Amino acid sequence: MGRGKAETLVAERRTLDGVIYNDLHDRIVTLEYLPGRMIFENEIAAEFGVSRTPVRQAFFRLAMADLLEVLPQRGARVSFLSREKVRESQEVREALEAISVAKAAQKWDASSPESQDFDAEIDRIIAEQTQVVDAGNYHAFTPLDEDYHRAIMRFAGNMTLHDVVSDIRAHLNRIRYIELQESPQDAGAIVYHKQILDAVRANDPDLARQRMIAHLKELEVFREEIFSKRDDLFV
Amino acid sequence: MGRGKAETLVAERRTLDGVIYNDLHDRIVTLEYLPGRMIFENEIAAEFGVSRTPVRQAFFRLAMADLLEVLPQRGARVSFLSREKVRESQEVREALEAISVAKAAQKWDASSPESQDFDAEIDRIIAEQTQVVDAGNYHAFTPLDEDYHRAIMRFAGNMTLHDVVSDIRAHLNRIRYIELQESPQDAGAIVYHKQILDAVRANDPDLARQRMIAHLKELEVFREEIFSKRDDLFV
DNA sequence: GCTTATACACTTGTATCCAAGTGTGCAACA
DNA sequence: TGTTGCACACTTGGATACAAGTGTATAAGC
Repeated sequence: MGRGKAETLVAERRTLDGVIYNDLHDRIVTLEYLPGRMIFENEIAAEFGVSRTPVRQAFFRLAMADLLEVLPQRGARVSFLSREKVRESQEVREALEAISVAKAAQKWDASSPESQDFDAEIDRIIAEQTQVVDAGNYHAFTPLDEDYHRAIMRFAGNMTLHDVVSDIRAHLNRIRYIELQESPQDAGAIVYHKQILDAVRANDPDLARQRMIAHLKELEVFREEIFSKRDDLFV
Repeated sequence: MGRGKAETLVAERRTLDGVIYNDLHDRIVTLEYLPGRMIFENEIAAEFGVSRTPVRQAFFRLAMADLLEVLPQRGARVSFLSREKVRESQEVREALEAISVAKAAQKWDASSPESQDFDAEIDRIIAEQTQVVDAGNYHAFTPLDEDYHRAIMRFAGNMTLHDVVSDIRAHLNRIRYIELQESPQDAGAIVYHKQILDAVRANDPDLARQRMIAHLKELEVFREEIFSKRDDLFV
């Protein structure tokens, strides 16, 4: 599950299939590989200068994440988006982000070192977000958004939850990247990020949950428009 | 994700790694393979009479599900249980089962064919559960419990949610199997199952959610006891 | 006896090889 | 012209071969 990001200190195990998986994952989510495109083990193996074996592993993982469809003896197809999958993913994400932020708000204690660490980290993340949005560097926002939500889950003390959301997000991020092509605008998210944080610091789980849900629902505003405008990308 | 169970009609694609994965998955969850046990690709390959290739795939999937730890050049270790992992899994499961049953309760409409189908299926499942518990066949209950929860999620219209819970459940089921060794008792679950269903049929999402959470929390009652009694199985 | 160097058996990571299934295009034929 | 049969190029599934890392037991040296 998840790409793991491998934030480990030393002795990071770097296997070829991991490298290839991360790379292909990005290509699919950022729409460099469009839905429906066929890719082949030989092709990718040649590109990376490796044998088919690690490529096979990577394909396998991508298939499990529903980003690739392996058609036996025919090749692998980058999976299409679907309204259903997007709706289901959104529902799952909302439920998990909601309990995550509620637990964070419940746990918050300005005098505890753990809260202070969280405080420093989340402020740093928001500062970076502000910076890239000001600079109009919209492509850099998505990873920072992930950092924000991960920081909350870590503070809430449930990384299993993060791993699950991380997998789910891939399908929502693909939509996100379509939107960015159409009309880039992320400034609004930062406002929500700050408001959510205020609720956490006020030890108000219900308000935090409420604002988190509102934040996530904001992402749905343009979706119907995307569905019809880019229906070539959907099943 | 998940084992997928492959309930497809015809042309079921049955690859070797899938067979091996399912088998090993069961062995680990049912504690036939105890936490800490080392297993090796060669060993399993010989047992199934296949090469290391499909076994590797299966190991890989198990590692992603956090059921196996692959130690480079040393072998693979069946992962230990941990209080943390169990707690986190429980939290995730509660959140997802809660929205699942709430959506089901919201959707319920006695006059719709879909509701009637669901009705028939869920009654059949509960009848089977009653039967195996009456017969004292405790080992057969867990899969039927999974059927119950899956049926609700299917009716709620979110199988992504089911796939996620399915992965998460493995870690909770391992604890469950320990409990079954200590003191088998599942009759209580059926009562909850019926009460939850009543709330769904009453179109009462909040009550359904509440009862589902109570049902799931019931599973936690003996857990501390298990932790201390079988601490050889935990990290 | 105790420490240290080292050979070796055993593991996984990767590459290569063989088997079997799929779709396409061309040729034979009605 | 339209249809059918079939060879072939290309794909993935699985088996085998090779490379490289790890832990242990043994032997050498003090």
